[in-house]
Amino acid sequence: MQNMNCNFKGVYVTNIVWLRDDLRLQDNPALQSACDRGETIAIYIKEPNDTKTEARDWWLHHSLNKLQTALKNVGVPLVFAEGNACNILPQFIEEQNASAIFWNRRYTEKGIKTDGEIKTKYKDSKVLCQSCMGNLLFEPWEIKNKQGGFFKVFTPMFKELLTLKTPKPVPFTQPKEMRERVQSTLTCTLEELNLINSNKIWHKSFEPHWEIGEAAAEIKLQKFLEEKITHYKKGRDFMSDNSTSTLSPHLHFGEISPRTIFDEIEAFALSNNLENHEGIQCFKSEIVWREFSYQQLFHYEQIEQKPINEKFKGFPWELDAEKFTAWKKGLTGIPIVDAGMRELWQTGIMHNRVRMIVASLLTKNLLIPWQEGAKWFMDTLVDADEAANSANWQWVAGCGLDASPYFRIFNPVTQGEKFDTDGTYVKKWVPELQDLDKKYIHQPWEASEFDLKLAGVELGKNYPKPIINLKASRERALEAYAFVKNQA
DNA sequence: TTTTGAGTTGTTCGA
DNA sequence: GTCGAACAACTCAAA
Repeated sequence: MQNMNCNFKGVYVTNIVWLRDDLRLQDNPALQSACDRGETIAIYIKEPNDTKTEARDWWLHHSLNKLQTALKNVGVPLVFAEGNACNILPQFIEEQNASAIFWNRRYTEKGIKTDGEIKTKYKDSKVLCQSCMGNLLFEPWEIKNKQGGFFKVFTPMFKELLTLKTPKPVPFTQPKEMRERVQSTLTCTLEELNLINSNKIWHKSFEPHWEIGEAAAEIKLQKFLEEKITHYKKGRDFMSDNSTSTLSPHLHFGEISPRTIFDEIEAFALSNNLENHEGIQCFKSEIVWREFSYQQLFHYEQIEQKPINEKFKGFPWELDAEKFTAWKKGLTGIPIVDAGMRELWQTGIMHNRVRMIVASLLTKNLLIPWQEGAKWFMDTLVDADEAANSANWQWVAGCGLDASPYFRIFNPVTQGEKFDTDGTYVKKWVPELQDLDKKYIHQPWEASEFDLKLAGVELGKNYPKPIINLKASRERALEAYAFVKNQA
């Protein structure tokens, strides 16, 4: 048995798993493939990235830390490196005398290119180089309409997906041969990756809001199923209802797999006789929206930059730097928007509905390019995801797939009154308005001098006057969107 | 090929 | 206060 993993020199031959967006043990086909062959080393490489993702990097640091411990306990050392994977991996494979390398596929243009180059290198080699399917329910090219293409509309795609059998998650089995440590000139410590900027105190405010890692993700899913899912459809729109799953960052880093989520939803539904419950269906559809975003990321070029609907080429955006800054800082003078932007800054996440409201304000009322908003979200969200972020910003701006019609412009006052009726959410994140009567909490500019004074609010002093007039800017947006209509 | 029905999340206006 | 229609026309999916 022992000799099985020894080569002719009597040197141990090991297997490598290259971890990326799959920081888990359970349902990890690449990790499992390596472990099934025997002794395994895991590596995480910090690759150069054009996009700033500081909040997400904070999460990544802690997630890798948790994963390193979990893997160590099953005899798989996790090592780190920084640089171009095309250079590092081949050297590492040679240095470690590895016989095989595995990874789970990713779908960004850059990621696909890098992985393809490495795969080509080992095409006719003795080193087995294999990519696996681990981060989606189905590959982006697997779900096809009757014409053989990919779906451009969500609902038929969702229906089609539901007719297919989702593969079962792969349970983790540890390798027969444990490995203690790795000697390498190519690796560094987790701290040396510098994922956390220690000069900044920003990320400190994230800490109380999150439990990071695979174990925490699993607990969160179970709690969500037991306590929230039956109320999900109705409650998820209400900002203070605490009805959403907040699994998104765990999903982004693959601390939990979508297949595990689907499997556990179905098991839960079955044992509680809830198969057709609206909450179950609605939550499933959200997981499938993630798939839909990944299909778009795979099938469209430069989805982070280029509008999918080509009629938006040359759209008359206006990048007003001052207004953009006010939006980022949560100082627009529109309470629900400021609440959302401050929740984002302080916790690294924003409630789903508020994301739509702030994005609608930025792209429609302010006519600031959606790419700018998307960049800010990438930098400040702990769940920042190339696929979901790009597809959803395009959707709000009106240039994405299945997008909202151009006249669908959220009114932040109406939205606030509907989904944050008593102003709890606004008051939590915009404490300046703590004592304002709930009649005016979503539009303080309508309050009388007396009411404002009573609440200690001085517009333009301790809380901004609105940076735009909602009614007028709505009209202007409708006019600007006529541009799209007139494109051939 | 042609036709038909449908499409995440909204707002406003007027009855 | 509630409800339906208008907002406009296009693209997608399937028959």
